[in-house]
Amino acid sequence: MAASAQRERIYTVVAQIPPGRVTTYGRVARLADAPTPRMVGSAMRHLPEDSTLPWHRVIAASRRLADHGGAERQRERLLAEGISFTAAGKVPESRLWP
DNA sequence: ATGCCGGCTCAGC
DNA sequence: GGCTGAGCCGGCA
Repeated sequence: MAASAQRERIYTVVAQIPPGRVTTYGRVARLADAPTPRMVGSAMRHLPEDSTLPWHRVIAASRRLADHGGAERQRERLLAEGISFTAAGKVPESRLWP
């Protein structure tokens, strides 16, 4: 399979995440049949600014926001969707999208 | 074509 | 629960 096709599949999966829900890089990787979770992060990093993809709904397996430049932005977007954070900055497990 | 850098994860302390 | 090291594979310079 072509590598670019994998990114498309990743994008497709991410697009399926319903508002108010989040999922992890690992989950996306599994669903998109990506070789490794890193590819998901890589795919996200290459997203254009004007992308409508809900990248903010993808978090780390620890249920915290991944460490990247837009983490602040991501946190706000999630809050806007009604996602609550624990004192430790983690997302409740019940918010995870299967 | 080669090398270095990632929006990670898991196992082990 | 938190830190560290290693593995992993695709982009991009």
